[in-house]
Amino acid sequence: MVSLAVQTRKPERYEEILGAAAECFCQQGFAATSIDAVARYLGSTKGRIYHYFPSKMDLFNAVRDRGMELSFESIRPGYEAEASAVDRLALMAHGQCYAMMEHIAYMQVLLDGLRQRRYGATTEFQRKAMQRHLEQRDDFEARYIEVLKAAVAEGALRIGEMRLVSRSFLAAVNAPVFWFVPREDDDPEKLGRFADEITQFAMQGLGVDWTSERMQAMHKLKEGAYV
Amino acid sequence: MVSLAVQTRKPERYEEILGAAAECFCQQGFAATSIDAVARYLGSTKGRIYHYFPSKMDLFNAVRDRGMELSFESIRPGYEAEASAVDRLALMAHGQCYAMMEHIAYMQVLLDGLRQRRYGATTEFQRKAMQRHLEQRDDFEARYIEVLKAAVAEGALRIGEMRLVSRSFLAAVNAPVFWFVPREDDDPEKLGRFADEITQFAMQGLGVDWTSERMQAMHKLKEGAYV
DNA sequence: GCAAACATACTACCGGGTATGCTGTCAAAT
DNA sequence: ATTTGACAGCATACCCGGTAGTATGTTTGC
Repeated sequence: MVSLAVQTRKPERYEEILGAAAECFCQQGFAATSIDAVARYLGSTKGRIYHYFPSKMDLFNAVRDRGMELSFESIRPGYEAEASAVDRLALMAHGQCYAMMEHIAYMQVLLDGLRQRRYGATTEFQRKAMQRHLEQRDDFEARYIEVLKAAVAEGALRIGEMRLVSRSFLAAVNAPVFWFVPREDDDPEKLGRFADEITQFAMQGLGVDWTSERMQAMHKLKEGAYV
Repeated sequence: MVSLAVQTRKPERYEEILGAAAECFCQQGFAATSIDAVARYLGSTKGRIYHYFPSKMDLFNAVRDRGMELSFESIRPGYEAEASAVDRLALMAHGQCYAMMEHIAYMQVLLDGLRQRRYGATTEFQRKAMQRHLEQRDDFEARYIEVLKAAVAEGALRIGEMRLVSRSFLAAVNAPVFWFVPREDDDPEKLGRFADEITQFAMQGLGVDWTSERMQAMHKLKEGAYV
């Protein structure tokens, strides 16, 4: 955990470090990324980073937590929408898939964070942070499972083992984290089409006949949700 | 690349090291795993490992290559089966999904290997090894795309952007690498049921109406392919 | 003038790699 | 059959570069 005092004193400087760390961590992973490398990326030196973050692990945790926040934000419109469970699910998938590409660096760090589960003890404080993060992951998956169950209750789809299906679903939605590379000509429309295609695959995977009409209805719902 | 002479002189000792390395690398990743840690896992010291592998990177490459071999093996029955493209595809997915759980350690290492793409230069020889590996990955995906196109040609399914669909498909099939943890009571039937469920999700994602009859037909085909 | 916001200099340690030492085995020489 | 030496198969000891973390300047804004 980072001292909130330091974090809010100069928010933009803090954010700059966080972004640079995300960029570095996502390329080489936590272990292979040195604090000096992050500092070089910033055109600075270690001193600056250690002024905001007490340790490398804390820096990583901050990046990871930010990634989690972005993830939750991405599914919120769908999760909170007042619509059928199937439409909510699709909107969640679409939002998360889009965020996967928009915030690719943070999402790749989030992926790397999975490994640290067995990273041994470190401090008691660190262990708490890890446990908190694991709970967040569970909460995240629980939201999908909640809406999935609602969809089943609505008779919109039939599912075998819930855990297996939800994880297959999430894997498909998360997939861009592996292959997406940002380009100059990335525009929201293009990313949107990517997300559309993947959402369709995921929804069909559930056994839903995801027609283009339903896709359009989902997009309408999305516009409405943001108002 | 590892000298074949050393590898074949004492195959079982070589394999033991390879397995231990897979086990260690898959938990902490390449960078965070020390050669000493692998040696400790073996109840030995560095000397033994460096007697078989010239460097840490070579050890990792050997594990990764083995993982690739296992992957190719896992989809071969489906890829080479004489059946409809859709059935072949399902059999490929099922085989790979099963291998994902059976050889979880090697597969997690394979996942970690993705990151090393931008790992900088190292030696010219290492760069060759990396390029060879990337070509293998492309070949692997190409096999799926080939059968996918055949399925489209057969009129069995309709697909939007091929790359997006193939990667969503693969992501769903690969998903167990993230959540599967081996247990004492793991039996082939259990893993088979997991693979069944995931295969169904993936096939449905393609828009195929994957009935239990087709699933059974696929299993029949699998038995036949092994004879 | 004083503290925040850094940069610089330094320490301690870990881990990859190497050089060297030790032991059992096996095959050829006697 | 015994000797011997040569090499595989490791273990031990050591070197050294890189890195996390710290301690101490230095500058800039208020």
